[in-house]
This record gives sequence, C-alpha cells and structure tokens, in this order.
Amino acid sequence: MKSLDGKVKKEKENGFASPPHVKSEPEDDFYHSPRHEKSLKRERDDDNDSEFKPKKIKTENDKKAKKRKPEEVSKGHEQNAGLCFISSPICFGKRGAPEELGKLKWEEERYTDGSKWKFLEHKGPVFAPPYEPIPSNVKFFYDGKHMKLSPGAEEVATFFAKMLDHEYTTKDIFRKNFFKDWKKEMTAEERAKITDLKKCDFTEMSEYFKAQSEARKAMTKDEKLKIKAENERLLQEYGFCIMDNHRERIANFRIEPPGLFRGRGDHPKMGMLKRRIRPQDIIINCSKDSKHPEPPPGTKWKEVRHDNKVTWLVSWTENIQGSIKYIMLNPSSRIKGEKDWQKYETARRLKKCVDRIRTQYREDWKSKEMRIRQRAVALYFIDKLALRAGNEKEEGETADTVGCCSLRVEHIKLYPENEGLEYVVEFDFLGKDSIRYYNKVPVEKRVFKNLQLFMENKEPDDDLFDRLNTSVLNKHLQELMDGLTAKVFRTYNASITLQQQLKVLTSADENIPAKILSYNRANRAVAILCNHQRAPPKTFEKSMQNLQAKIDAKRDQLSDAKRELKSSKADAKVRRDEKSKKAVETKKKAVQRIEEQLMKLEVQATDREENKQIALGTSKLNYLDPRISVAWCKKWGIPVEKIYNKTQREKFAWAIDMADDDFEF
DNA sequence: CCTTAGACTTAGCAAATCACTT
DNA sequence: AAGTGATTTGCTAAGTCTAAGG
Repeated sequence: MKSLDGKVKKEKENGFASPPHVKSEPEDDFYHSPRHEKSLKRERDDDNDSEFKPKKIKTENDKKAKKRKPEEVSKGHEQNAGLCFISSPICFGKRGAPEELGKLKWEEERYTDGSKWKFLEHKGPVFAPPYEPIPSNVKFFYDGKHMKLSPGAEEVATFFAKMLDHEYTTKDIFRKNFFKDWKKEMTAEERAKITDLKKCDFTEMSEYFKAQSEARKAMTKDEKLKIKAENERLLQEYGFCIMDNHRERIANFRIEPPGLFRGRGDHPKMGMLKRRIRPQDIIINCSKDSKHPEPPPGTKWKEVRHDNKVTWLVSWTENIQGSIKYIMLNPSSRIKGEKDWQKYETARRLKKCVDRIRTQYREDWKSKEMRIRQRAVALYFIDKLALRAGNEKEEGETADTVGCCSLRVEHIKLYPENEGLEYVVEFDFLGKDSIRYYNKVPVEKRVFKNLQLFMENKEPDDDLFDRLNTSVLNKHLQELMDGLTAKVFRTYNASITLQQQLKVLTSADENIPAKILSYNRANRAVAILCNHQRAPPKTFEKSMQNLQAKIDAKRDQLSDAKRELKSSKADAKVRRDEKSKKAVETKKKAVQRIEEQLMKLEVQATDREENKQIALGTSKLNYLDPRISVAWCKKWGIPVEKIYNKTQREKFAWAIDMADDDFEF
C-alpha cells in the first residue's frame, strides 16, 4: 500500500527525471545561503559542516559593517519578536541592556575548534521527590497474611502496585525481573519469607494510589493553582540556563524518578528496577567562570567538569543498560536550532547529488564484489523505502528489532510474481520501538536477483547483508558526499516528498480548512513513507461517532436555514420593503455560514479517519524542513499557527523568520 | 582494524492541560 | 461547575553516528 501509492508519486519528483533545482539564490558547493542571506549569510553561510568552516566567523567589525542593511529593515524582519534566535535577557528575567542582549542568536559567534559554548551556567537538576511511605493502614499481604515491609522493599513494591492494571505485570519476564530486583531491596528476613511473587497481594496499595489520584483530580481550584505556581517557580529557577549570553530553556531538568523499567516491545529487561539517582551519581558540566550549581545540603556531586566540547549540562549513568543520560537544552535553543538547520542543509546538499548517487548504486548492483552489491542494494532500500541504517545490537540486552543493515533473511520474502507485479519483495520486521514494518514492493530485476543471491544457503536468522554494516555503509556515503550518512536519506526523502505533495495537493481555489487538509495529507504521505505509526486512540470510534453526529446536526441546521431563506425570499417578493430585503440578506449569510461550518466538519472527519493509525508529529518535528511549511503558509496566506502550535513555532523560529514564500528545499 | 563509550536525534505513549459542552 | 474529548507537553526509551580505546 505504502509503496504503491506513496511511492509512485514520489519518484516523479524525486527520481532521475527531475532536474536539479536552480534557485534564485546563488549556490555554490559549500555554502548555502539561507534566506535573508544578506543579513545572515556572512556568519552562517557555513551552515553545513563545521569541519569546513572558516575560522570563527564574526568579528566586531564584520558585524557592524554588515549589520542590517536598510532594505532589510524595510522588510521589517528584525523587528519581529519571533525572529529566530532572539536572546532573552540574560539576567533571569531582569531587563538587561536590551540593545546588546536583543540580538539574534544567529549573529553570535560560531566556533571552529569544536567548542559548543564559552559560558555556561545553570542550577543543576531537580531530583525526584523522596519516597513517601504509605500509611500503615494500607497493607501488603503475603500468602494471605499481612506483612509490614521495610521502607526499601515497600518502595519497590509500590512501583509494582502502581502498574497492576497494566498488562505487562502479567508477563513472565517482567515478573521475573521485577522479583529478582525487588528481593535485592528486601531485608534478609523479608527475603527469606517472600519467595513467590504469586503469593504477593498488592491490591490495597494499588487501591490506595488510585484513590490518591482521584483525590488529586478532586482538589479545589485553589490547591491546584498553588501547585501550578510551585511548578512555575521550579521552572523559573531550574528550567533555564545561561549559555553564551542567552537565557535558554532546558529540555528536561528533572531527574528521572525511580521505577520499574518498561522497554518497548519484547524487552528482555522489562520489570527491572530503575534505581533512584542521587547527587553522587551526577556529573555537572558548566563553565569554570560560572556560578556552579550546589548539590543538596549534605551531598556531593560525582564530578563537576568544564567540557565545552559538549552541549549537556548534567549527566548520569542509568542502571538498566548502563548508558548515559543527559540534561540538555530545549529545541528552541540556539544550539539545537542551529544543528537542526544544519541537518536540513545537509539534506539539501544531498538533493543536488542524489541523481549521481542513484546512478552509482545501480551500477554497483552489477559489481563483482559481494560487499559492494550488498552495499548498493541496502542503499537502494534506504533511499527508496526510507529505512533506518540498522546498527547491530547486543543480543539479550534489547528487544529484537532491525533496520536496513541488520535485516535478516527471515525478514523478507521474494515473489518473482505477485498480484500481477514482477519481482516483489515483502518486508516484515520490527523496527525502532518494535513498530512493525510491513510492505510489499516491486523492485528492479537486478535487485531481486541480488537478493536471491544474498539469501542462498542461509538460515532464516542469518544476516541478509553479511558483508555490510552501518559503519561500512556510512564510510562509503561519506565519500560520496561530505556529511552524508544513512539517515540523511530519510530527511531528504521526507522533505522532498512534503514539498512535492504540497505542490500536487494544494489547489488555489480551496478555502483554508481544505488547504490545511491538503497539508495534512502531504504530511501523512511522509509519515507513511517513514512508517510513523501510532496505536489508534482508545476513544477513536466514539470520537468519530460524535463528529458524525455533529455533521448530521449541522446538515439539519442547514436545511432549516435554507427553508427559512426560501420563505423570507417569498416574503420579500410580496412585501417589497427594505426590512424584508434585509431579512433575506441575513438569511443568506446564515446559510453560507452554516455551509462553511459543515464543510469544515466534513473535512475534519476525513482528516481524522485518514489519520487513525498514523502519527504526523514525528515527521513534522524531525524530518520536514520547516521552511517548506512556512513557505507554503506564506504562499497561500495561511497563518503559520494553523500548522505549528506554540512549541513548534518556538522550535522552528529560525525557519519562520528565514523562509519566504519562494523557498525551495 | 574492531569494539565500546559517548553524545545527540528520533520515537510513541501517557499525563496534563485546554477548549468546549452541558 | 463539571464533564468530556482534543491537543499539548512531558517523559524517557531507542535509535544513529562519531570518537576513543585497545
């Protein structure tokens, strides 16, 4: 389904036939000018790859000299409060010298030595609230008998109790892992007594927590307001940092609370205890000349370091996989925004050479060398189907999922002929987050023959591409284009598909809701390409019914209004006075209004239906060059708020300012 | 070379909040 | 004012890719 329909359209734009774009902007091989290059370019023309950047671009002189030219001023961009990387005044909300502090984040210096910042100050993390023992009347029973647990064991028991309604507490692996870790927290006596999870009765605990959450919902307005205010205070104190003259929002300043690990899909570690993070687990990163965050009284940080080659503020090692977790900045920050921009610029560079690369991998299908053929077929999949690279994973540590390079023989089936099509490959595997990828695609004969060859004499659980891994592939890609890696294809294909679909689907004479439906459909085409799925919302059927009821009601209302219009017309014909004429006009207006409302509802229903199992958010946030959307909005006079909500506008502030209606990806 | 650690992006789900009815 | 469904935000797992280490 996906390939047959999404694909056909895509390849028109995307395929070999399409000539490279010639844009109005000057382009050369290394420097891509963003919009408004006049003002931004000189420091940002390097956009792409830091390796190739000239030394720190800005100088004071430079800056002054090239500062906004009058013509830009007349364009009014820089006034715009939404202008991309506006810095906030640094002094935590105090007004500083507005002139100095109000400049664009983009106009700040870049670094060429790999540094990410010069100055970094923050307040450190917010720890999870300490464990609050449950009241003594809430009992735990073992083998039918009440048992008072030690605080440590009790805390872990509450984690389990809170999940009781969840299906996974019934899963063997979950229970086994939980029980093992729980026992570690028990006292020797408890351990001796509690030997069988089946005999544990957590229901009172579970009921208690349910009651608690009910109570929370039932709180008075005042109490809720109080909590809100406290959260806001915490946000203001810990939710921001200062990085190079800007007060930036932090993405996740709260440390993850302890609990039971639940991986996605069939995870071998599900149910394990995720331990509480303490100050002595925490590494703080900030600049030497900043005011260092203080650990809570009586505690110490594991380390305070000053590494400006990285962007994180806080890190700790998590105990399930032993991986490192970080506190980093919000997507609205300069450091994230620039990186995002750079990502899309890399994808745009791929656009310029993708024809060449495609020609080459097709050539490579014929190579004498097995590894080259495998590489070429894998790359074809990555390009055509937007598959992920597929790093190898350690067996037994994670759920069994794959990407392109880690596909196994069992994940594909070959049909020389299927449903009237030749050389069909059927894919069926679990990808990231254990989301199923299922697709049947006709491929070139050569690809098909190669796949047969790769599968010869192999077991189902053997690697399909046994001479290939992501590192080999990426090394090759790096030679084809600077900065090229497997994931760039996903970004490129996603963005080019959006642009192309918007062109195809938007019709000038439609109203705004209809245009937005078109936008969503274009977005949807991308989500399907990238296999961004979601579980159908639990309330989906019901909500569809409600909407249908609304539509029916609106239809009735419309026919009523039409009838009234008719009678008032008749009335006006008889009376021929001003008043009744006016009445006709009013009724006409009413009919029009209702028609519009009806249309809007119908569009909404269509949109929702089509979206049942598809998640648009991921592609919108991570794969679609926001400048395409912004340009589309400008071109059709659609307010950008219709496409991006507040958070999204903050994240894409750079694009909102930068892109004009003629932006071409 | 190969493996592992580290840093950073991408991902879907659930809780919180918002907007709208009743 | 409360209830309800839709939307937004928060959370954190699970990827990608590079660099360091052996």
